[in-house]
Parts: sequence; C-alpha cells; structure tokens
Amino acid sequence: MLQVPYLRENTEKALAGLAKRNKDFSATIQSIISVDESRRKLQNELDNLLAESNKISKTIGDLFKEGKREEADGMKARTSEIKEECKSIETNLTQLEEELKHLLYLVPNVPHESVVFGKGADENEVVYSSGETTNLGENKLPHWELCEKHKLIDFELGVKIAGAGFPVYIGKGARLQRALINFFLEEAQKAGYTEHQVPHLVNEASGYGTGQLPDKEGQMYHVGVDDLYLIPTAEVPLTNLYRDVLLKEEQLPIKLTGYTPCFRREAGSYGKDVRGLNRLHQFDKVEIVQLSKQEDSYALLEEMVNHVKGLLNKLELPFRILRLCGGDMGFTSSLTFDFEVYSAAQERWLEVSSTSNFETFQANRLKCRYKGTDGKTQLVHTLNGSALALPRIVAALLENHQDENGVRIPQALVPYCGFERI
RNA sequence: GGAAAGGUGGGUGAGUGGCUGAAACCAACAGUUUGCUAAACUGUCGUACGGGAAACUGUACCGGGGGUUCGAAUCCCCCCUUUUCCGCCA
Repeated sequence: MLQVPYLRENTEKALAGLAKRNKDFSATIQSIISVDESRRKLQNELDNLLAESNKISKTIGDLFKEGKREEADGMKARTSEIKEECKSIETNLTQLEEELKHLLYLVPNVPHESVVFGKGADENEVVYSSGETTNLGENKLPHWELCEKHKLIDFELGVKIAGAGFPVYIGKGARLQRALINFFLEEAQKAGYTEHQVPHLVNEASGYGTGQLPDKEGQMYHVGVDDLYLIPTAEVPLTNLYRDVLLKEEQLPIKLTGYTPCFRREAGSYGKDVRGLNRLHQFDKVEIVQLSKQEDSYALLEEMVNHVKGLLNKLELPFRILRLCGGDMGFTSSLTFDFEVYSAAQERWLEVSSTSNFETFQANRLKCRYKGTDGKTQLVHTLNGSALALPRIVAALLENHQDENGVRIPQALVPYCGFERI
C-alpha cells in the first residue's frame, strides 16, 4: 500500500498518476489524508495522557519507598481518571486506524511515468517484437489435439481426479515439464538468482504482505481447517521471506528464484480462453524476485526483462513484449511488462510472463527496509517476474514446433529433456 | 495428538512488580595508540509513530493478543512457536 506521508506531500502527483488507471481516487485520498490527520491528533492526546500517567506512577513508587503511603494513595485517583480517558481515546484511535487501513487498501500503486493512460488490454503498448510469427499452413493442430495425439497430457483424467483445470501430464509430456522447470531454474541460477524451495501454503500475514489479500481473496484456494492459502505464485512465499526484515544496504540487491506449482481458482473464466493449457487451476512456474535499493530498481527491471527475453529466444518462440497501460496493470504494480508468445495454431498471443516493479508498494506492507550507509532507513523496492510459467510455453512449443513428423524440441532444451522429438 | 520446559536487543545471556529500553560479554562502527597488523584503551551501538528548524523530546514495543495493578519483561488467561519425551507416520 501507499505511504500516507507520500500521499499527503504529493497529492497532486499521486492523483495524476493514478488517473492513468482510468479511475478517480481523489475522494479516497482526501479521506485518507483527513482520517490520518485525526488519527495523529488523537495519538498525540493519548501520548500526553500516558506521559502524565507515567510520571504519576513514578512519583507513587518514590513515595512508597519513602514510606509515605497515604500521600501515594491520594495520587491514585488521578491515574484512574486518566485511565478512563485513555480507554475512550484508544477505542476511537483503533477505529480510525482500521478506517485508514481500509482506505489505503482501496488505492492501487501509482503507475510509473512511462505508463500510458488506458482503459484495458487493448491499449497496452507493444515495446518489442521478436520478429516473424510462425506460419504453419494447413495441417496445423492446436496444442490440445497434439497432446491427445502424442499422449502428452490427459485433461479428462485430471477431471476425474480433481476437476477441470488440473491436467495429468504423461510420459514425454511429464518429462517436458520437468525439463522446462530445470532449464528455467538453471538459467536463473546462472543469472545470479539463489534457488529456494518454499512452502506451497502460506498464512494470512503472507497473503497481506504481497497484496493478494484482501484484494484477490477469491482467487486463492483457502484451506479452512488450518487457515492457510495455496499459493497463486511463488512470489508470495519468496517475497515474504523478507517480511519484517531490516536489511543492510550492502546486502542489496537480493535475487531469489524458485519453482512452485501455482494454484488459482480463476472464478468466472470460460470459453476458448480456458481450452487446453490456456488457463489452469494448477500450473508450474519458476519465479524470479528481486529486492533492491530504490535508485536501482528500474535498471534491475530491465535486467529481468532481458533475462526472460533470453529464455524465449532459447526456446525459439516468437514473442512480443507489452508495456501495460494504466487500466490493465495489476493493483500493486508501478510498471509491468507482459510477455506474450504466439500460439501458431490458435493464432493468438498468450501471456507467459509478467515482470513488474512494485517500488515500495509491497515493501510498505511487508515492512522490508534497508539501512543506508548514511544510517537512514528506507523501504526496499520489490520486483518480480515469471521466468517462466509452463503451460502456455508448452502450448506454444507444441504448436510452433510441430511438423509432419511430430514436434521438434528446441536445441537448448534437449539436454534437459533427453529426447529431440515428440 | 499427549506431557514438560523455554521464547529478552545482531549474537550469548542477566533480570520475578517501580531505580529496566533493559546488566554483562561478544560482534559491529568511530577514535586513540602503531611503520603495518594484532592487542589495549575510549566512545557509539534497537525499531516504529508523533512533536521540533535543530539540539532534543513524548509514546509504544522483552514471541503475538487480552487481563490484573497507580505501575508489568516480571503476575494471570488465550494463541503462535522452539526443544525434549511419548504416540502416530512418508
């Protein structure tokens, strides 16, 4: 969430930025500023009362030691009075704090200056294109048919075991999955990211830390008995490793990677969007995360974008990079680049990675700060990106690399697969 | 799942109702000394929120939450967690 002092001191700037999201936040921000002002005023009153009470208590203690019991007893009345006052102030204060928190949860991150105004996905800007898209001619098959033909994935079987959106990978299909995971992890490690194996279930605090809660509550699977959430992305556990942590400047940037399955309820999805591997309830993904100094984060974002670019090139897939417009950007993000691969048989673009800079928006909730060499403490910037999500990569690999004899495995992947063709 | 004992600052660890935001030691940082290093000595050494131009100052925080009390790291209750023992088990 945004920081109140920032909103107070840069109201116009924040509003101008937020306007790019095609929504008006001026009323909310006005409320935030005024609620916070009342909050501070009350806090001050409370502090003063407590200070008085502390002083009296100390005096009472001294009097007891001197044996002046009655005098001490006489002073107790005032502290009781103060206590009553404090109680009512505290009630109001808690209420204001809650109100403030709720208001802050309503405001998304302020878009970066390079982000354009836009109402939705149609207005995203293509900032890079890898070139020609594959042209397959007449006999091309969509990936779900290729999967069936080559017995790579059984969607029906998954329905029996769990439900729609939980595919079963079989034989070379399963090995391809494993190969991709290893390939992505290996590439991330070469790029300086430290591999982590993290829990696939997280507690509520972690959900709030990265902003999935309260915003996207309905998107996550919730295990009621134990009050845990299945992770929708490794971003959640990875970033939360640094919740409530005070770092030293020289530790930054911190570069993390991890493979996890991701679980998403995807309520409300339907139609051709969800056919085959296009949208699943469970899928595999390798995530990269960085924590950085404020002044470095945009250079690091570019570095991450280049990393993902490299992966797609090695997989020999046609792709493009979009800079999301204000209206299509995620709640917590300040700047997001989406990567889309071309699905040659479906003749459409599929999102395979979303790489973002969250600036201090997550760090503020996470309370992840660093102490500079000047001794000043400030919030880190957090960044993350998919590098990469498997299902649509698999879809694109199968579709783009199909020929009369089956499917060709790109050279870079062969050592990980152990086979060259499907 | 059952039982017992714990959880204090970066670390070790003292503290059982007021003199404790917290001893001592270690680590870290700055300085003195030194040809350099080491050692020794001196000093600094938590976080958050608020007030102040600043020096500084108020409040809160000893796993988390609540309670008792004029006053809680210290007493009581609930939760989380660690260790050990038992049970179960990949």
